[in-house]
Amino acid sequence: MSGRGPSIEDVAAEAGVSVATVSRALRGLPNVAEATRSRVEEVAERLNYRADPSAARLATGRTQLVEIATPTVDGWYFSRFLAGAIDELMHAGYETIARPVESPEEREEFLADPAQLKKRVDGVILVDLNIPDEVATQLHDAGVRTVTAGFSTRRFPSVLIDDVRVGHLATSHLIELGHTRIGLISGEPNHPLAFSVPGLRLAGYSAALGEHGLRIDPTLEESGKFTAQGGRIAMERLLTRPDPPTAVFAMSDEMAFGAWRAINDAGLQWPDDMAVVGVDDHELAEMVDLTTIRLSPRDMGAAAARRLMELIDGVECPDTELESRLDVVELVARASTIGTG
Amino acid sequence: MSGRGPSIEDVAAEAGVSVATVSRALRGLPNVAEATRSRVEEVAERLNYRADPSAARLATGRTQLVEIATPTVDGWYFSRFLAGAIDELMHAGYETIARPVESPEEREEFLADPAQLKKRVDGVILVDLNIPDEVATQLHDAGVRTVTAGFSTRRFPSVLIDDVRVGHLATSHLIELGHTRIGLISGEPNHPLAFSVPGLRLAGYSAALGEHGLRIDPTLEESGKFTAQGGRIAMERLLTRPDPPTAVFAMSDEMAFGAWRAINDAGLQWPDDMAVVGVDDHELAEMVDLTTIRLSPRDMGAAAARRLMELIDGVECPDTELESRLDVVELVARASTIGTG
DNA sequence: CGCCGTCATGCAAACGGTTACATTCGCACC
DNA sequence: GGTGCGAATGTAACCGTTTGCATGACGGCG
Repeated sequence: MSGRGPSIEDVAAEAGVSVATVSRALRGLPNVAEATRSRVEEVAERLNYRADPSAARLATGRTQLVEIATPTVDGWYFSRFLAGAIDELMHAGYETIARPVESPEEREEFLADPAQLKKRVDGVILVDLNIPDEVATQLHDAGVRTVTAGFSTRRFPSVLIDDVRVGHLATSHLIELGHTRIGLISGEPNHPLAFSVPGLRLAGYSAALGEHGLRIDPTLEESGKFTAQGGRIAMERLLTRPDPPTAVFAMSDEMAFGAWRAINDAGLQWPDDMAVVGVDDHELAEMVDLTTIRLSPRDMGAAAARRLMELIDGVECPDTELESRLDVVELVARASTIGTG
Repeated sequence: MSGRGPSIEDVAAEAGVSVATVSRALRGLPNVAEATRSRVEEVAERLNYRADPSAARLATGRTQLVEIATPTVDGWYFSRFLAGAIDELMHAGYETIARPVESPEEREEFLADPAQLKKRVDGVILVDLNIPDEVATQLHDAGVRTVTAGFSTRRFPSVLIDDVRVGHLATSHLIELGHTRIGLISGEPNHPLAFSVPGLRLAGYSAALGEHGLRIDPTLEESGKFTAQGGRIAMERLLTRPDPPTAVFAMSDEMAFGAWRAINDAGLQWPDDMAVVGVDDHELAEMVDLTTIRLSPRDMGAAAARRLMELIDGVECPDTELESRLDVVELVARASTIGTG
């Protein structure tokens, strides 16, 4: 009922062979007579034998475990990233440990012990956790197989999207529609994890404005904390200015939803009174006709997982570039900018 | 760099004691001289020694690993459930394996091998996976510590919310506002996982109608598949009836958002033309002023995690009831039913 | 002063696999 | 008919802990 179940020795005895042969037969290794293999398999089946993963781990040093650290587990983006990665890992025989890292303190705690980490799992995916170069070096020296996503270090392969392009696409779209005063609803400027996404998107925004000879007004940037409520407040602030913008680039759809609410509350509507473009292509973006930059967090997660498995399998292509930039960024135009015409 | 690092023997040698003493000292067991303990600790620290979890698992039979199986990892509800459970487990020294189980086939695959499961992890939380009683028995007999959430079996403790009450609360609210023809946007009737939530909420809905002497019209039920798009289509169907309802109970906020869109598209608005109440209290419910039944998936996850840890620790209270029903269900009234007055 | 209980420590046997190396056997080849 | 080779199998060391039991020291008490 809660005993340990049959061991490999029981199977060996029952099948009349040695444990070594059982091990080889069951794992499909070569140099096992077909007759022996099938006999062993039959016995194992009959006894309902399963190799104990802990024992196998100890013997091989491989855990078949991967840990994924994300700022949260229940954010729109992160949960999809996780789903994509888990799917890929699962089909390759790995199990995935989900590890939320919500503050810098937790990050330190999590990364403080690379030696331990190395023993716990075969590899790690760090998502949007901007770690100092020195910590990356420690991890690397401890031999922790690592892939980063959403940021990059000098030491590990990373999976990125072109966040500068995200900002550029969104802003150019608005400029092409004739807007010249374009507001910005960005992330927490001094977010605890200080992740790089807002900075990069801001750079794209600035570049687009610059290319078209438009002046950059830093006071048109408001933080929306990447939440709907934050976006709402940010938009309220922008709307009550004496000189409000005619369009806004919100760095996430959720903030754009908040912005939508603020616009409505002011008795206005998009796109005529205020055009808005978001980022993500959240399922609900379509419901409010929000123009957005579609990302594919699932694909990112899957890509990161694949890269990590390469690393684990020891694919040491020196010519493989460290940074792989996914080309999944795409503008989805809807009525929040282009009207219903 | 990628070697195995110092073992307990190295520490023992360096500290001039036996491995047994090192093990005891480092784990804070009694009967270790204080002087010895601190010396061992100092040496371990200096050598940067960490006990290998795989070896510890093999020796103790405990993995400090818990697996949580949910229909998806990136749904609004499930990701929050996960977050709550992980948080609780993490602080108790467990790691959490996230395991999506998206189809009945995957469910079979996942549960086909209780013996294996038992060896892999210390316990399992099954969320909304309605499993046949016979499978539950197999799991139980294999000694897999299990807690179920969102459904219950005869064999394992379960964490539930009162879904009948959810339906009842939502429906009574509408009835009290004077509605007598109340539509229903429910889940997939023959969802692959056939989970029990829709049925229970339907029961609450029916009960409320019955109590007020209102007739139940089965044709007023449309499936919304628990997605926004599905909710939209469902509401479109209801609106194009010759005799549309004046109010609708949507079994999730996401479906309600879709319903909102359909109402808008028809040139109508809530609550006057159509009152709607959803379920979840999604972050965006507030943005569209949706009345809803607030659930607390995080709390559910945390509760399930705690219950599982009790089970693992062998708390065999025979008087503890198997089903613990969380009292977290609460109506949040907003303008989608009560107007802005 | 001897006896005994308590505390600190060590010894060695698990735990359940994997795998390098040795062994056996049959067979083809010269 | 030796000789050599490769395939199939066995032997046993090893992976790094935990833990039951034995041992030894020490102090109090009769």
